[in-house]
Order: sequence, then C-alpha cells, then structure tokens
Amino acid sequence: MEQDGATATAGTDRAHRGNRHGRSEQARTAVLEAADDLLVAKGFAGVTIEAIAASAGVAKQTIYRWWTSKTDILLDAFLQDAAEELTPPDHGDLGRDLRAHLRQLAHFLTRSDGGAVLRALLGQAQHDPAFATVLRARYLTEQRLRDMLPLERAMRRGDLPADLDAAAEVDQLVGSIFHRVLVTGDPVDDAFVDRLVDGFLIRARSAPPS
Amino acid sequence: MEQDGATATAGTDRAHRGNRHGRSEQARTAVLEAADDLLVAKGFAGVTIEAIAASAGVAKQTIYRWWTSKTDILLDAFLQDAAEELTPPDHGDLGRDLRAHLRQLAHFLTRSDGGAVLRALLGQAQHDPAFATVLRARYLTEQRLRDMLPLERAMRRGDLPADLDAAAEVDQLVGSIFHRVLVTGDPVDDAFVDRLVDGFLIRARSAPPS
Amino acid sequence: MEQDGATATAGTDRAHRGNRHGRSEQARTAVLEAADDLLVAKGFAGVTIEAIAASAGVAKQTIYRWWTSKTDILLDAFLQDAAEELTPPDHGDLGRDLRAHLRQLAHFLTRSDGGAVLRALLGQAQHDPAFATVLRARYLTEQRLRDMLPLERAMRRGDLPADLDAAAEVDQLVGSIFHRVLVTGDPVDDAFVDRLVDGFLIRARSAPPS
Amino acid sequence: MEQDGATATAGTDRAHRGNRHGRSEQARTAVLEAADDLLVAKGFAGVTIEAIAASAGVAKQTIYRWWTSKTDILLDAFLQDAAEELTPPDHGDLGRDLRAHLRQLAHFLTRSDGGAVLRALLGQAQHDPAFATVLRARYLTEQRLRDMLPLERAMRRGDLPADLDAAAEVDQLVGSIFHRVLVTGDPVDDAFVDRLVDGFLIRARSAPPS
DNA sequence: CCCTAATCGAGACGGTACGTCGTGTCTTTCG
DNA sequence: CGAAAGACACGACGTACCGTCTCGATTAGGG
Repeated sequence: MEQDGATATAGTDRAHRGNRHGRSEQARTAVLEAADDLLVAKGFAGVTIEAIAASAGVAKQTIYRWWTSKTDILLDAFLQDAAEELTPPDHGDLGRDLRAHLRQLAHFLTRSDGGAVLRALLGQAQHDPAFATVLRARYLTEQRLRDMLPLERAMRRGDLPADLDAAAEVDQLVGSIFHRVLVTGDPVDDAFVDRLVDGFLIRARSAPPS
Repeated sequence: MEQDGATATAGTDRAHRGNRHGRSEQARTAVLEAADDLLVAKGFAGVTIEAIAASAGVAKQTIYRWWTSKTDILLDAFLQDAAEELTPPDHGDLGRDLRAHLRQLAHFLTRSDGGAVLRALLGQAQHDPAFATVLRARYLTEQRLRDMLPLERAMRRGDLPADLDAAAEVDQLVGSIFHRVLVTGDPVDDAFVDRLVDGFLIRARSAPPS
Repeated sequence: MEQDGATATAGTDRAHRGNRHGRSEQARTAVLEAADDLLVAKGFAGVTIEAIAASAGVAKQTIYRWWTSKTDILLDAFLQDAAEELTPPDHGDLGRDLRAHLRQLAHFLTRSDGGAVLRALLGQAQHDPAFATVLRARYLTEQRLRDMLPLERAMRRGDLPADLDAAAEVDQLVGSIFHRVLVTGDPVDDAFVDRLVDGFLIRARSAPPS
Repeated sequence: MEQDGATATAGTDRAHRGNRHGRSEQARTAVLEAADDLLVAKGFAGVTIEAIAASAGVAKQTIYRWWTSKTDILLDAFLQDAAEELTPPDHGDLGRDLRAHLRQLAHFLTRSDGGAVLRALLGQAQHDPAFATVLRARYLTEQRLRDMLPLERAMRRGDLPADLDAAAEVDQLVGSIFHRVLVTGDPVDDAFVDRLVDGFLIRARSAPPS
C-alpha cells in the first residue's frame, strides 16, 4: 500500500497533520488511491481535484503542492500499482512467452482497474500533447522495451533471424491489441491473441528475402 | 452562406431567426465550423459550448436544442467535412491502392484538421463508453468497411487468396498506424507505410498453410 | 385597451384560428384565466408568459400581440373579474354601510383570489413606477371614489358634518387596512374593522373645532 | 473602503482573497454597496446577482455563499445603512416629537435611497410570503416599536390617557403614510403629516368613552 | 367566388440571468 | 514548514424565460 519509498519516515505510520520536514506519506497514498477509486467508480469525469481531496481526506492545497493536474495524479497512481505487472515471462520458448505476455496485456487493458486508468491516460494524451510526451517518457517507452524482451531473447537463442526488426514486429503485435481496445472496441480474447502470435511466428520464421 | 440576400436589405438587421418547420441551416453550419476552428486553434480544452456559441454568433440554447454535448458537435462537424475523404482509390492494383490509401490515412490522421478532430473524438471515447459506442456506430464501422475495399477487390480479382481474413489483415495494417498515432507518437511517414504494405503483400501472397 | 371591441363579435364563440378582422375572444379569455390561475396556484414567480401561453393553449405571439407584459395581463384579468366587487352597499346608514364595505374590502384583500392578484400588482407597482401610474389610472382612482360613497351620502343626509374632508378620512380608514395587508401582515378581522369604524364615527360626529 | 492599503502595495495585485476563519469583510461590504447602488441607479430589475457581482468585483459564488437571494442582499444592505435612521427624537413634547418623527419617516420613504430599497423590499414581500415574514422579523417589528416610543413616553408623562391603545394609534398614523407611498402615490408632504398629527392629538386628548 | 389580409398555433432564434460546480490561489491555524 | 480547512475570483455548465421572428393553416370580408 505505502510500499517502500515511504519507509524513510516509516515505522510509525500514525496520522500527522503538519510536519517540520518532509511530506506526509499517508496523504500521498490516500490521494493516489482516491484518484484510482474515483476513476473506476465514476469514470474520468468523476475524477476532480475536489472529489479526490474530499474522498482522500486531504486538503486541496496538499494536492496542488505535489501534483500539477489530475492526470499527473492518475499517472502516479498507475505507475505505483501497475507498472511492473506487464513484464513478460521467460520460459525460453518464444511462442509460449509471447502468447502469455500478450494475453496478459490484453487482460490488463480490458479487464483490470489499472487498464482503465491507462486507457483514460491515453485518452487524455489525445487532448494534451504535452501530457502525451510525459506519458510516453514515464511509461510507454519502458513498457515497449519490456514488450520486446521475448523477441530479443529468441533472437539471441537463434529462434528468430538475427536481422529481424524486433521493434517493428512488436509494434504490429501490440498495435493490433491497442487498436481493438482504443478504436474498434472489439473484444480481445485469447483466441484473437493466439491468432496474432501464430501469424507472427509463421512469417518471422520463414526466410526473409534479404 | 445564404444570408447575403437578407443582409443586403440592410438597415434593420433581419436574418433568419426562427421558423416554423425545420431549423436554421445557417446556425447549424456556423456551429460546426466554430467547433472545428476552436479545436484546431485552441485544442480540445478550448472547445467549450460558450466559446462555440460566441464564435458562431449563436445562442447557447440553440446548441443545446440540437446537440447533446460538445463531442456530439465535433462528431457532426467531423462527419460533415471529412467522412468521405478516406475512400481508397481503385486502380486495379492492390499494392498501389493499398499504399495510396494508407498513406492518405496516415496523412489525414497526423496532418489534417479533420485528423485532429478524430484524434480528439477517440480521446474522448476513452473517457466515455457511451460516446465510444456512438463514434463507432456513426463513423468507425463504415470507415472500416472502406478500408477493406482494396483487399476485397484484390480477392475478387484473384490477386489474393480467396480465404484471406480481410478484416483481420486490415485491422493489423490500420492498427499499426493508429498505434503510432495514438500511443507511441512516432511519425507515420511514407516509408513506414510502405514497409507495412510490403510486409503484408509478401505474407499474404505466400501460400497460406491451410 | 380593446375591451369592448371584442365583445362586439360575441355571440358565436366557437373556436377559430385566423380571422380577417377582430381577435379571438376565446384566446383572450383563456389567457386571462390562465394568468389568474397561475398566480393563485404558483405565486407571482410562476406567472411567466410561457407558462400562461402553455396553460392557455395559446401561442406566445398571440399574447404579445395584445398585451405588453405579464402585469398588463394580470391587470386585465383583475379588472375583468374583480372590479365591481367592491362597491359599497347603500342602506342609508353610515355605520352599517361603512362597516359592511370595509369588511368586504378586508375580506377581498386577504382571502380572495382577486385580492391575491391586487396584492401582486401593488407589489409590482413598487418596482415599476410606470406600472404604478397605470394601476392607479385604471383601478385605484376609481376604487377610491367608490370607497368614499358612504361618507358622501352621509354628508348629504346630514349624518356627517358638511365640511368633512371625506377623502382624507377614507384614506385613513382604507390606509389602515392596506397597512395591515401590505406591511405588518396582521390579520384584518371584523373586530379590527369595527374598531376602526367606531373610532371614525365618534371623532367625525363630535363637533369639529373649526 | 479599506481596500486602498492593498492596492497601494501595487505590482502584485494582492488583496484579501480567502482566509481560514471568517469571511472577507471587503467582499461583504462591496456586495451590499453594489446592490444598493444598482437599485437606485437602475431600479429593481437592474439588481441581478450577476450585475452585483460584476460591479462589486466579486465572484457570483461568493454571493451565493452568504446570501440566498437578491432580496436577502438588499435587506442586509438596508439594515446596514438605514435601520437606525428612523429613531424618533425625545424632546419631551408629544406633538413635536411625533411630528418630527413622521416627517422624517415620510421623507425617508419618498426621498432617500434607503426608502427606495425599503419600497422594493415591500414590493417583493407581496410576491413572496416567506420573504414577507423575514422582512417583518428583521425590520418591521422593531421599527414599529420605535414608532410607538413618542406615544409611550407621553403616556408615562400623563400627556395621553393611560389606557390608550398605542399600537393601534401608531398603526393608523403610520398606515396613512404607507398608504400614500405604496398605494395612492400621493405626495407625503409636511402639511399632510401635520394634519395627521393634529387630528390624532385632538382625538386622543379628548376624553375617551370608556 | 376567389382573393387577400389579419390572426391563430407552433416553435426556433439571439439573448440575459440563473444557480451550481470545478479550478487554482491564497490565508489562517494547528502540530 | 506541511497539512487541514475553506474563502476567494474565475469560468463554464445546462436551464428557464424573454421578446422577436417566421411559418403554414384558417377564416372572414371585399373585389
């Protein structure tokens, strides 16, 4: 809940109002949770600074002291909870790892609370280029690297051609999933993911012309 | 638009203000244009009902009489201007048609005013599932059909296997472009589109396993 | 305004929409009744042109064609219904006539629908000097003359000194009643009226010093 | 009023904007003055919450936080400025005190800004029974007690019969004045007031029948 | 006997004000 | 000095009426 960074003050996690040095970990956590809960319960429109403050039992000023906007809060909440949830497994088998990872990605995006937050953040990114940049810098870039891991491992193992453009291939796979989630709204079930992976494996393993 | 006759009469500022059957086309057009202009000029946050009303020279009530929300207005504006702009050409050549169409799609999404509107609408769809449904019903479904045309024509000509899953293939192509636009923010230049099309042509024309 | 002209058409009061010469008596009546009813049912704030039009089944324009404001309508309605209701009786007995008339006035002002309308009109007169003038011209002046009748008759009969300032005396009697109704809100019961009349009779009949 | 100190500091336009306990006296005063000024300058119809807010340099919300309606504001403004203006003098002489007080009342009602506000409030009271109650509770009842003072003092001095119904007598005097102001619109000049007082003195000092 | 002009219903229009909600800033008080 | 509390100026919301207008139907007169 108040993971580790908080451990500086840690130990005594009693309520405090006012503190000579350092911020209240309790307030920070309450804000992030409140933002998350509000998004899930009432949708993006229900996430207002006032509602967060009220439901976190925190003063508005405390929020403005540490965050710049409600998307900033949601991003923090998202990173806190969900960042490491999408690390692909490593069983030494490309098909298995890729399938598992993409299934997990699909499930995360469409079923989890964290996915709802990410979708909201991506929505906001369409309205605010500056925030889009931040979102990419603080999450999407890293996630893309994680998404590429199975392919890179397979290339190192010789399971895939060494000259494969891993980034492009991953973008196509992941892009198909995001397209369904963000644009068409079609369900992203396991069968769909499997077809995607199968198609990729076939074409990637057939000798490239070059 | 057709107000010239009225304004020519001068003196008393008469114009079309209310009428028994049917609404004021003048007001409708002014609202759609104002919404479009505001989005391009000031971004989504600058599109407020009040700003639209003011810059269209229209009463707020007139807007609320005909539209339910600012996204409803933007969608109308978008459909009005840009719906038919993305019809793929038909030169009888799959590679050429597909390339041209996807290049046009990429250009539309990343460079045109209509693309800016569509991106905003897709952003809003992430915040509002009800609007997402409307957006799909009123635009995305139809566009998807248009996107499939080159493949279907090629299949009819025998340029592509008859059992190809055109919808899935198109989603993968289009999805890659949307992924760049909506998620990664990477530029979608002609080279990228060409690589996409080339990859598709190679794999689609090689004998399918079934 | 156009009172009598309307009654000329009279006789055949069947519905008609459109008429070469002359207005619809039916519409006129419906408007006046609707205004009255609305005032009684929902108070002055409930009397809006739109509500009158709706509940009279009449177009707004029809109202604006014949009346200038909602107070104009209420005044018409008031004059139609209630004008002659406050004519003092003539039994040839000052005390009896005066008592009866003032009791009737008190009852009218505090208990009747017509009284509610008059109070509303007097309220509006405080906000709008122009309307105050109209109200006095079209009703209050005449009523004041009626109020003076008992005293004048008594003077002619010799029941009151010939040099009595009837207007001043009546103003004091009527003024006391209006003061209770408009200002203090105290009930204006028969006992109060009787005390008023008794006091007047005593002082008016004792020889004036002049 | 006391905002000069703030504006003198110049540069950064700091002033009193929000504070932990208690409201901004500056905002309160500005609102009351603006309401008063608007009533005098533009009449009751010109007193809108928006106009008050604008001309007081205050946010609408600040008004709604502390007042319930524009009449509530006007009542506050009235009580602030004018409440104690109508205290009768005490020279130990009934005729002189009464004459002076009623002249002052007449002048206040017909000539002063405070009188314009009171007339507007009385007008509104006719439209809104709830407000009528408030107006009586917060002003009229007290004023009535003040109006009675000269008579009560005279009774204590023996200048008037001990069994005089002071309230009734005062209501008749004051009622006559209000009647002219609110109903007939006749001027309320000194001569009128003097006649009123003379009449009262004569009848009150002649032996009462009981 | 139709033509024409006045009036009716309906209702859209440009406006103004309403009362509410959220924003981001500021001030005070407490610990 | 951080935090709770909350008042403030501001701006947008969505609604209610205003008074004006345009329409199409209806109905007398008058030509």
